[in-house]
Amino acid sequence: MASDLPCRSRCAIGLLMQANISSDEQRSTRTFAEAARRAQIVGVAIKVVATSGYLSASFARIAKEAELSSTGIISYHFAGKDDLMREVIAEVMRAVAAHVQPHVEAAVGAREKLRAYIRAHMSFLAGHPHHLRALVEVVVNLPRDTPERIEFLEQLDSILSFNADYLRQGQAAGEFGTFDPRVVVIAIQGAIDAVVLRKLREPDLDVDRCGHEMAGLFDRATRPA
Amino acid sequence: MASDLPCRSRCAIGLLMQANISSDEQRSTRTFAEAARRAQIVGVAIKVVATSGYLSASFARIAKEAELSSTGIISYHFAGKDDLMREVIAEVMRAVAAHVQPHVEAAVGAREKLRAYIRAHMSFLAGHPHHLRALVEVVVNLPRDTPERIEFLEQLDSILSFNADYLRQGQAAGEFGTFDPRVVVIAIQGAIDAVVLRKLREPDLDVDRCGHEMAGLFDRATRPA
Amino acid sequence: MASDLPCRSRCAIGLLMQANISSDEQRSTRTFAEAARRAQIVGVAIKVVATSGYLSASFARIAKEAELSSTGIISYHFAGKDDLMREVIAEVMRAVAAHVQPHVEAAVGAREKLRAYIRAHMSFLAGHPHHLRALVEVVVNLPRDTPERIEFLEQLDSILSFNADYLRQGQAAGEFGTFDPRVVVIAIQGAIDAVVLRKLREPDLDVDRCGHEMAGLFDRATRPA
Amino acid sequence: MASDLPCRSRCAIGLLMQANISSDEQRSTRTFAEAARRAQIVGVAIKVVATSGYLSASFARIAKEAELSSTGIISYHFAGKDDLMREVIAEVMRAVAAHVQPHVEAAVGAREKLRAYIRAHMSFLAGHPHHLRALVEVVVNLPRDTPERIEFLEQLDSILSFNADYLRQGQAAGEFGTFDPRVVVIAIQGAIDAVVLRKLREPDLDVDRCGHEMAGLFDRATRPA
DNA sequence: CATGAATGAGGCTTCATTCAT
DNA sequence: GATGAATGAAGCCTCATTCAT
Repeated sequence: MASDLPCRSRCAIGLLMQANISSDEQRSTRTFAEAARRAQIVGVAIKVVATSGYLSASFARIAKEAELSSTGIISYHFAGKDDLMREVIAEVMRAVAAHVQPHVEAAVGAREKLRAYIRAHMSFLAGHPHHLRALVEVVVNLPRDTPERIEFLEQLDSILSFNADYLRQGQAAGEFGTFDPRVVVIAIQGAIDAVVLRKLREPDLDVDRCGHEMAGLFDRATRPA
Repeated sequence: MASDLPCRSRCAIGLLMQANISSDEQRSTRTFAEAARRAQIVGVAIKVVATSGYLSASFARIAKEAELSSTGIISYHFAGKDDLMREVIAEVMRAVAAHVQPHVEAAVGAREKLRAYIRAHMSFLAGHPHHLRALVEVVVNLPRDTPERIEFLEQLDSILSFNADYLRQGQAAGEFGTFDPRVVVIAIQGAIDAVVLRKLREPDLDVDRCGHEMAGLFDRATRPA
Repeated sequence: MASDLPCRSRCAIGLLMQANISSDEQRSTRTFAEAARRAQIVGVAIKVVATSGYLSASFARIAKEAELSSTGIISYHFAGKDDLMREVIAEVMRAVAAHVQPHVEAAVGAREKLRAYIRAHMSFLAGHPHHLRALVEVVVNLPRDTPERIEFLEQLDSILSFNADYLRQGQAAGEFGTFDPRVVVIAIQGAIDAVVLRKLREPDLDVDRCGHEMAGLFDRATRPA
Repeated sequence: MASDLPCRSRCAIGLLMQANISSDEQRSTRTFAEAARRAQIVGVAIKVVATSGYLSASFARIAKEAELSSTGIISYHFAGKDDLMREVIAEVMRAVAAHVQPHVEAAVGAREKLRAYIRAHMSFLAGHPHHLRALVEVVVNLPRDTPERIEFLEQLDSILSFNADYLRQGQAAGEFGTFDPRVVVIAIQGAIDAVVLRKLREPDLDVDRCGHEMAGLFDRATRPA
C-alpha cells in the first residue's frame, strides 16, 4: 500500500493544486469588513478573468462588474494588480484543494487515489466553471520577473516534485508499473488543463465522463506490467 | 492498417497542428519585399511573445527587437494586432506541420504513427524553443469575439474531430483498445502543451526523453485489451 | 549702540525666522490630548518632509511614519494639507527663534549681534538637522494663491524690512559701512539657506565652522570704510 | 594674476552654472522636427514650473499651456517626467552659461571676474525671469534616489569645487584675502538664489542694482587685508 | 476622539493606430 | 514603401478628503 497522498500542505498532483498558498496570512490583522471586500473583489476578478480574459480584466472592468464606484477601491484593498492576481491564484487553489482532498483521502490504495484525484478535478470543474479557467489565464499572463510569478512557479515545482514522489512510492510498492514519474505527472496536469480549456469552447462537454475516461486512461498507462 | 493520418489540410492530432491556416492566401498579390518584411516581423513577434509574453509584445517592443525605426511599419504591413497574431499562429502551425508530418508518414501502422506524432512534437520543441510557447501565449490571449479567434477555434475543432476519427479508425482496425477517442485526443494535446510550459520553467528538461516516455504512456493507454 | 535686534515678534534676519507665526492661537480651546496629537503629527511631518521631500510627504506617508493607523486622523486634526504645512512652518520658526534669540541678545553691539545671528543659525542647523530643510521644502512648494502662502510671504516681507531697518540703524550709528541694507539682508538669508542645502548633500560639513567663516565674511562686507 | 576662470566645461561659480550638461548628446540622431518639439516642450515646462511650481507642472498642465492635444505627446518625446526635468535643468544651465561666460571672460583680473560673474547672473535674471526660478523649483523637488538627481548633484559638486579652486588661485596670487574658499562659494551661490526668490515676490526689485550691490559686498568680503 | 473604508480626481505611462511627408 | 510624429483612449496608481461607525 502506498503512503497517503494528501498531506496538509501539498496534497495533490497537478498544476492546479496547492493547499498552503501564501495569501493574507502575513496580515492576520484584518477587519471583517475588509476581508469581505477583498473576497468579493477576488470573486469578481475570477469571474471576469475567466469569462473575458486576463487582458480585459482591468480594474475598471472588475469595478464595474462588482458595482464599485471606482477603481480606487481596488487599489485601496490590494497593493497592485499583481497582488490581486496572487489572491486569485490562492483562492482558486484553496477551493480546488478543498474539493479534491476529501476524495483522494477517501480512496484506498495508490491506484484508486490517482483515479480519485483526476475525477475530483473534473467534478470541481463541473461545479466551478470559472475557477480553473481563471487560473490558466492568470498563470500564463503573470508578468515575468515579479515576486508573485517566481513564488508561484516555485510552488508548482514543489507540487510537481511531491506528486512525482508519490507515484514513485506507488511504484516501489508494486502498485504502478515502470515509467518516469515526473513525465507522467506533467502529462496528467496537462490533460486536466486541456479539459478546462475544451470545456470553455464546448460548454456541453460532459466533464464527469471526461474524468471517468481520463482516470481509465492514466490507470492503464501506469498499470504494472 | 490505419488510414494515413496526415492529409494536406488537417494532418495531426493536437492543439498544435493545422496545415491550411488562413494567412496571406487571400492576398496573393504581394511583393517579394513585402512578404519578406512580413515574415521578418512575424518571426520577431514569435520570439518576443515567447520570451516576454503576449502583454509585453507591443508593437513598440517588436519594432525595437526587429530594429525597425517605428511601429508604423508594423501597422502598415498588418491590418492590426489581431492580424499579426493570426499570422503568428499560422506560421507556428505551418512549421509544426512541416516538422511532424514526415515523421508520421514514415511510421507504419496506427500505433507507430501515434508514437511518431508525439515524439515529433517533442523534437520540434527541442529545435524551435520559441514557437510553441508563443502559440500558447497567443491562443490564450486572443481577444474574445473577434473573427481571428472564432476562426482559430473552429480550426481546433476540426483538428480535434479529425484526430479523434483517426483514433476511431485505429480502434475499428483492432490496433487500439476501447476508449473515448475525443478524450484521448484532448489528453494528448494537453500533455504536449504541458511539456512546452514545463520546458520554459526547466530549460534543462530533456524533451526528447519526454517524448519517448509520453509515447510509451499513451501507447499503453491505448493498447487493445 | 544699535537697538536690540530681537523683539518677541520679529526677531531676526533671514528667511528662517519669525516668532509670532499664526498657528493655533485662533483656536485657544484645545484639549491637551489634541494639542499633543497635533504636535506629534507636525513633528513627524517635519522629519518626513526633510528626509523625503514635500512630494513624498503625503498623509499616508506621515501616518505610517507616525504609526497612525489611518490618514483620517490627520485630516481630523488639520483642516487640510495646507493647514498642516502652515503648522510645520510655524513650528520650525518657533524653534529657530527660540534658539537664535538668546545668542543675539547676549551679544553686545550691532556687529557682534550680526555675527551671533549668523552663527546661531548654523548651530541650530547642527542641532536640528531636519527643521530648516523641511522649511525650505515647504516654502518652495506651498501652493500658490492660498491664504497660507500669502500670509507666509507677508511675514517674510516684514522680517526682511525689520532686519534691513536694523542694519540701517547700525549704519546710522557708524557701526556699519555703506551698503544697501535690503540687499545685504537678502544675501545673508540666502547664504544661510545655501548651507542648509549643502549640509544635506555633504553630511560631514562642519556647519559651526561655516558659521564662523560666514560671520567673518559678512563682518568684512559690512565694515565701515 | 589668476588663471582664467571660465574654461569650456565649467566656467563659473554658483549653483546655477554648468556648461557641459548632459542632455541629448547621447542621442545625436535626432530629427529637426523632434528637436524643435522637445525645445518647445522644455520651454513651456520652464515657464509653467517657474510660474506655477513644480507640483502644478503636470504633463496635463504643460500640454495645455503648449496647446498640445494630449499628454501622450510629452511622454512620446521624453522618457518620463524625470527626463523632462533633466532637460529643463540642462537648458537653464546652458542659457545661464551662455550669458555669464562672455562677461567673465571680458573682465580682467580675479577680482573683476568675480564681480562680473555676480552681476552677469543678475542681468540674466532680469532678462530671463523664468529660468532661474524654474531651476530652483526643479532642483528642490527632483525625486530622491533617481539617476537624474544624483547626476545633477555631482555636477553641483564639481562646479563648487572648481569655483573654490578658482578663488584659491586668486588667494595664491594675492588678489584675495584669507577665507575658506568653499564657504564663500556657497555664500555667493545662496545669495544669488535668494535674489531669484525675492524677485518673484517683489517683481519691481531692481536686480541690476542688486547685482551691483552684491558684487561690492563680496568684493569687500574677499579683499586682501 | 478615533477609525478605516470609500471616493473621485488627477498623475504618468503605454498602447495601437493614423497620417502627412 | 517607409517614416515618425501625433493621437486619444485606457491602464494602474496615489492622493487628500469625507463619513458612517
